[in-house]
Amino acid sequence: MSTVVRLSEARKADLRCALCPIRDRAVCAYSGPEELKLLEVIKSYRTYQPGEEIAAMGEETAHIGSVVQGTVSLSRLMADGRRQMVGLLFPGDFVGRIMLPTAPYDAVAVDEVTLCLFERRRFERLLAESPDLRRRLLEMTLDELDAAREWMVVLGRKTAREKLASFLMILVRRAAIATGGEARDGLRIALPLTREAMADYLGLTIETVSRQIGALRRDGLITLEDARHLVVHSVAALREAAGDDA
Amino acid sequence: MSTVVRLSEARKADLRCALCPIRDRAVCAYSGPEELKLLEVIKSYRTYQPGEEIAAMGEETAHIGSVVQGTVSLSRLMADGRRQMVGLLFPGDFVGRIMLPTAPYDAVAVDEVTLCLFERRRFERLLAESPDLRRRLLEMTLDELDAAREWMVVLGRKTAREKLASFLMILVRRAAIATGGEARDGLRIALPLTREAMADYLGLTIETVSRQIGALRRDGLITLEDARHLVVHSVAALREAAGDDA
DNA sequence: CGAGTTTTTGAATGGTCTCAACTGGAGTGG
DNA sequence: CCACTCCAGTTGAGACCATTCAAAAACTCG
Repeated sequence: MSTVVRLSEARKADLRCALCPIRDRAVCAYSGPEELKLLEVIKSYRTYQPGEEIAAMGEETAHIGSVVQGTVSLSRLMADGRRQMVGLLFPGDFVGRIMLPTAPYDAVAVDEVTLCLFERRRFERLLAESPDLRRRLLEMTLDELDAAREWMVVLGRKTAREKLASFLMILVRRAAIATGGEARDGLRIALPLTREAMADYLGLTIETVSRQIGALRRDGLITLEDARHLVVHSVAALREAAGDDA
Repeated sequence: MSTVVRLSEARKADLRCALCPIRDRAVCAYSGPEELKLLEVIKSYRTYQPGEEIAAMGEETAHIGSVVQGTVSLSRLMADGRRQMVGLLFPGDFVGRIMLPTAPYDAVAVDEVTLCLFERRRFERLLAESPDLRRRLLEMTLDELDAAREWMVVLGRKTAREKLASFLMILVRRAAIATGGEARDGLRIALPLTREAMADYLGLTIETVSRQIGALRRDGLITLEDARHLVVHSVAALREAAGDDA
């Protein structure tokens, strides 16, 4: 989050908060028109290329903000090179740690990412005065905590096959929400992550990820169009394979 | 959290908020004297025996509150009996999910636990009016999120030996804070968890937990007084064994 | 087309789990 | 006081699942 590229006024007008695609889910979801105006003044957009670093663990971050488009990974790197992903942020999710000057993990753009950024200082000042922002931020943080704990079950107790199925189920749920409804069989899914990123997310090696995708394919649960696109034939069977029955 | 045992007025007086042992770290840490009075009126204490259920996943919780004394485990149970602990709460930590009617995981008293409880409705009403409570709660939730993510690295990427050492390091840090300073070699530590609970926390089996404790003992890092008490000979060596170097 | 990267596949190793038996301490009752 | 049970923890042997190392295949991009 070093330099912030400011868009032209024309482009900026296109991105009025009222027209924002994540208006209803981002930190600003509960903000009224007056607050939106304040946010509109201090916000700026920046686009990151796939693999580009958004924030590095331990370093100061001058900006925080929302994912408008794309996927952001949060991960931690061990001294010997082992990496564990600890979060995957989608449009609407909040990037950056409030109340701490430095980033607690590495944030990297998985695909092309657009962020709606606020200068940390200014945002925290606004936060101090806005119950709506605070309420939404608390809500989002609690949801993220639940998601993190849900994932701890996957990492600690599930088999490689269950891990893969669990990951695919996350994508299925997201795709279902995006297409506005129920998760239907025959759904086509784009994998935003490389095999390596999936391995880092699931606590596996790339080889095991590859093998388990192959196994799910051989068992008829999915079909691969190419390495990054697949079709889910039975959502029920995939959920079953994921090991949870809720 | 079904029925709440109200203490006698005499006992209650002993537990005035101003004298509370977790006054400086709990949700009420930033609350001024007026707010403390409000909290004092609606709070109640309850003690749980080791192994006693505090809240069950999926069920409504009428009360939420702070751990005053003891250790609380948060865990999730899979359909086939596999269990993963997703949090370990110590004095000062907050128990219960705000903004949701039902508990997202099982909460169990590990040892004898005393909670300072508030009726959920009343507390949330107070929360809506108190910036101090909200600020502290957000801060605590963010810290818990960081801790959960830290633990994801342990679950996803560490070996059994590293997992054990990581767990012991958590206890060492806590003990160091309690005795008010640096983590010194020769520190004596009480294990609040059974082998089974440790296994559920670490994503291992009890046998592996037992074997790894044995290995750390054989390697001279620790000495066992009995199954639940040990002495750490070299904190540096233990940290090394945990696989992190910060 | 050719170089580099990502993904898949194969074979062997090894760490953790499973199943089973044993140990030791706490509590109980004759 | 001793025999007994019960439970938590330990120890052992073998199986299995995921990893490691190695190589081939598929894809991307100049």
